[in-house]
Amino acid sequence: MKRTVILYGLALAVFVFALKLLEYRLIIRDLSVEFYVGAVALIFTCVGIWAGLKLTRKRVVMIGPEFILNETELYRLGISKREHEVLGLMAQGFSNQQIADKLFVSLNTIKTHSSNLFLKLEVNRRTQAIKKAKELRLIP
Amino acid sequence: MKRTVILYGLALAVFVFALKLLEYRLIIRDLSVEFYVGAVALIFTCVGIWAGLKLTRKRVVMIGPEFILNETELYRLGISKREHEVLGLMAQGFSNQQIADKLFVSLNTIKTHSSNLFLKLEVNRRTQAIKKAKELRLIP
DNA sequence: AGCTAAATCACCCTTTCGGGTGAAGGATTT
DNA sequence: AAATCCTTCACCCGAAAGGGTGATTTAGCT
Repeated sequence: MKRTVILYGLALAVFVFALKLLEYRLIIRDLSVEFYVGAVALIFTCVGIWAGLKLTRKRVVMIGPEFILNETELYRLGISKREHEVLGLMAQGFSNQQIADKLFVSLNTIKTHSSNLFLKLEVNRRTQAIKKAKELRLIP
Repeated sequence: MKRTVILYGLALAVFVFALKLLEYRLIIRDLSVEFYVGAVALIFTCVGIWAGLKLTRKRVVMIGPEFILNETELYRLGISKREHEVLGLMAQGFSNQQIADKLFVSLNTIKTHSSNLFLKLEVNRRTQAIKKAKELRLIP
């Protein structure tokens, strides 16, 4: 941002200086004011377009595959770390047994976690849990 | 696009005219060339920023919650209309029984559809099917 | 030290899913 | 007419998921 402003100022200064040079060196050619103004307008329109895009390009990049965890909702629903972890693995299509293996705990433990999750998310199927969790931005 | 160019040209013309007026009316005040140039540069930088944003704003809006069905992939995998329909309802968290009720067919029919879907999507759990279908943009 | 929440596991039982096979009717294509 | 695909349905069986209850251990907080 600051860089852009500084660059802009510099460009303007350089251009004015160049104009002055032109004015003194090519004084014979009586270039009209219209010409100067037109040239400056054209060039700085380009500068403006460039600057505008430069300043907004980041926004375009920002939109897209960006995920910000909704910790507020996570806290509001009282979902614990472990439950959140299980939820994430669920959403990746793993079975309870696979999740148990991944987390080095028993199948029953995962069943307990998932049951509690369903209670807290107010659903009764894992597909619904995944859908709701995504809507609430609890998982990517 | 054309409008933008025309507007730009008009703005330039108007500005040059305004300058001329200034030049003749306020001839007493010896406004320096630097001032003119600076003013023109500033104003047309703004015009440039405006034009640049105008021309690219649509792109930014386009990105976002837009879903374009990937019919190519749908065809490549040989997924039928009915199967696609079932897939969509699955992703919304419905059980096979609920889907059967919604489509006025028997549970067995839905089971057949889902089995065929899993074969075509090369998965063996509905959660995986949903995940893959979303990745392939078969469903929103 | 005592309380509480989280995490762990177990057992029970029911429902839902998934896999396999077979088959009938309809539409489309060859 | 035959072949092919889609849709529909049925039955069987085993695996996975869901629901309920209870219990133990650990960690953090007061």
